[in-house]
Amino acid sequence: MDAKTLYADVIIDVSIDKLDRPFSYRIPEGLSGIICAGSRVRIPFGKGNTEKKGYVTRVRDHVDLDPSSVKDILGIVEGSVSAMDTSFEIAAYIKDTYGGTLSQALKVVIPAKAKAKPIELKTLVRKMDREMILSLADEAGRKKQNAKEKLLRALAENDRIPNSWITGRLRVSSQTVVSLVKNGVAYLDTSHEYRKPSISEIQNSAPVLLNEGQGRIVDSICGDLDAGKRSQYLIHGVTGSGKTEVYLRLAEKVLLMGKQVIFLIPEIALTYQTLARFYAKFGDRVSVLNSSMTPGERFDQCERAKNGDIDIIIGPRSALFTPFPNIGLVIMDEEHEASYKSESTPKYHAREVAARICELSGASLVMGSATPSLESYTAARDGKIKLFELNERAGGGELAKTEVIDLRKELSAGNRSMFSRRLKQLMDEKLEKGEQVMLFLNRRGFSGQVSCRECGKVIMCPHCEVPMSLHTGSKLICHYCGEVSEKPALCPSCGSKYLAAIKAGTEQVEERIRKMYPDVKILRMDKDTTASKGAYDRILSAFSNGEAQILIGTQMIVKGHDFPGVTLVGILVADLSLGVPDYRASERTFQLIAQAAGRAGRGEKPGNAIIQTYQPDSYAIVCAAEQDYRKFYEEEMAYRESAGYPPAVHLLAIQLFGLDEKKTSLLASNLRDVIKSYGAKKVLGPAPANISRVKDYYRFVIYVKSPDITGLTKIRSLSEDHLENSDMNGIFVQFDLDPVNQI
DNA sequence: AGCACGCCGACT
DNA sequence: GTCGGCGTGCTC
Repeated sequence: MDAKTLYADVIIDVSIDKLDRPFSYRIPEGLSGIICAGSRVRIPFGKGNTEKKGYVTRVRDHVDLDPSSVKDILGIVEGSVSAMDTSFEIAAYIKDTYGGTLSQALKVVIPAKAKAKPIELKTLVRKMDREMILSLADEAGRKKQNAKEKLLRALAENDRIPNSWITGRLRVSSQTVVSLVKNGVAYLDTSHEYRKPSISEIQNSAPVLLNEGQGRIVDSICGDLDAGKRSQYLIHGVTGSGKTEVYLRLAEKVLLMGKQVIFLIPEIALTYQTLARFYAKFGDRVSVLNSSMTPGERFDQCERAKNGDIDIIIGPRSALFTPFPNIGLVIMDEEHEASYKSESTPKYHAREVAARICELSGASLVMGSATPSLESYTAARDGKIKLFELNERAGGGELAKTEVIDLRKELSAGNRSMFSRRLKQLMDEKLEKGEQVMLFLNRRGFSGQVSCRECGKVIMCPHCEVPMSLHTGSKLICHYCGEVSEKPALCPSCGSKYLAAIKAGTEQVEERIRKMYPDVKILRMDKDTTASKGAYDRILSAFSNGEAQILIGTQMIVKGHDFPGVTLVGILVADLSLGVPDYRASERTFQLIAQAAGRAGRGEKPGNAIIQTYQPDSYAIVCAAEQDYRKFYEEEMAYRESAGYPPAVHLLAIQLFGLDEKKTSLLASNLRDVIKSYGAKKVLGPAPANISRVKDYYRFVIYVKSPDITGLTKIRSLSEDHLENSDMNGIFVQFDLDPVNQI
């Protein structure tokens, strides 16, 4: 046999971002056939050929560079299954399912150290006395060794200097530190000092008694755990039914078994209330991951998890990859939330990856939601996961009394304002009684776009195919690329002076409310008012403390916050989110209305919810008003089945974007033909994306449908290979399996 | 990360 | 000149 030399692409050490790319090595004859993608290998690296460990990302029969500069793989790393190996398996799963390269997948799975060098965790400790150090500093000063002098003087004043100070404030490089250590002036203390996220106000709450429904769930899952059964569970519990208490009990149980717990929450709903309860119960065995943390801080949390310093991690999607030695339970709260799906390649869904991680590590998965995703509820219906229902509020409070108001009737009755007579009447009542009101405007897609009353022209962003939004009277802002311009005085198309914002955004709502109730304190919460760091929490806690009586906001205000003082929730135009061209429009509308309505009457006083809509007969609105999830599920699932959308089928979205519209479109058509030649039956497009241009890039989409997921992953990987061998001309391609937002 | 290379000031 | 510190850039 003619044994052609094989080469392997090896990723050295993904936690150093400078080396985060594959290096090619020759596979020695004795190892060919044994080494494959995923093998852990020993390789010589760098000038000194120091031995490093790495992962083979792929094997191929040629290299792109001079073969004489390619070194040989030393051998395979022998050893037991380490935490790193399951990480690799997860990475491989993510790559196979969602596409992208293996190093992209590894980047998701393994916490990168980013810029932080390991010495950053170290402290430089003085070994000599102050005088000695000072004289050395003088000497360094005479030699114009500025860096050394600076460091020595600092060391004379402090006997311990954290490395972050040295590289940060003193601006002295690690080289200087090394030479001081070599000369015996100081030594590096490697005892790790972790940056702990601040835990403020640990409140100790009295032990809560479980009601019958909660007790049943806890007993059932604990029974499975005791029996050594690992499984998947979905808790469908109405808002306020006490899911958090169930999570706490389960976490406690798993901790007692000596295993660790990952608690996932949607990015936006990092509710202080939930955190406080975990801290109160588990103290410093808990750690939190959040989006405002630096990569270094995140890395520290991972180290703490690896070393067994913590047992519970609470965080968004990325917390799933916390390297615990023995995961026993993954909890996914608000399982239906879109933020569980990654928006950048690889576009993985935390729910599916969590299931895989649990499978590999023998852990159980508990998901909870008041409005489960169709995916999970279908899996429960098919018996793949166990379903629990919690139909009563834990505190005994009652669900809000819900009324649907037909806005068309308001209009024909001569009411042209954005508040129906009934809503106005209830607002008067509640404000009179000193109770709180929440007004919710689902303004997705409409944020005060400006149009001409004469010719109908809408002012668009010059770089994106989206309308500009009017802010604070005269500024136009594009919410996709941030383009800012002044609102023109005359219509750029016909010269008319009747240019005005057409749709009511939260700002307009606030304006009207101020006119209606000049003495009432109002808070507004949307993308603009929460732009600064911490504004989100500030507004919510201000409202929670009763500093305002009315809270106006977008989606943000309906996610999981308890406001006991709120007795009225008004949804201004419930069908606004029904109009978007997305197969999930109904699902999202149902979820938003159901969650918004669930905000009213969380305290002792009964609540009201008013749903204003132009489409009072739409099943999403009717079912949400009745808080009837089951009915909604049946209707929506029937639609997905007849129209061929997930979860009835699987959907692969392929997005192509490029600066040249023609070339991009051409490549898209070409790709479509190639995909058809692979045997794909249902291929749609290419069509311009919903938003056909963003930041000057034209976007085209191809959809491929298939009942089984493997058919699609095969098509995706064949397409990736095809594209790798074709001239891309500056066109980018992204794959999205079962997209959460239709592109 | 670690190691070489090359620039720059100081000293025999 | 040469030595040694220290920033920069490359490593298959």
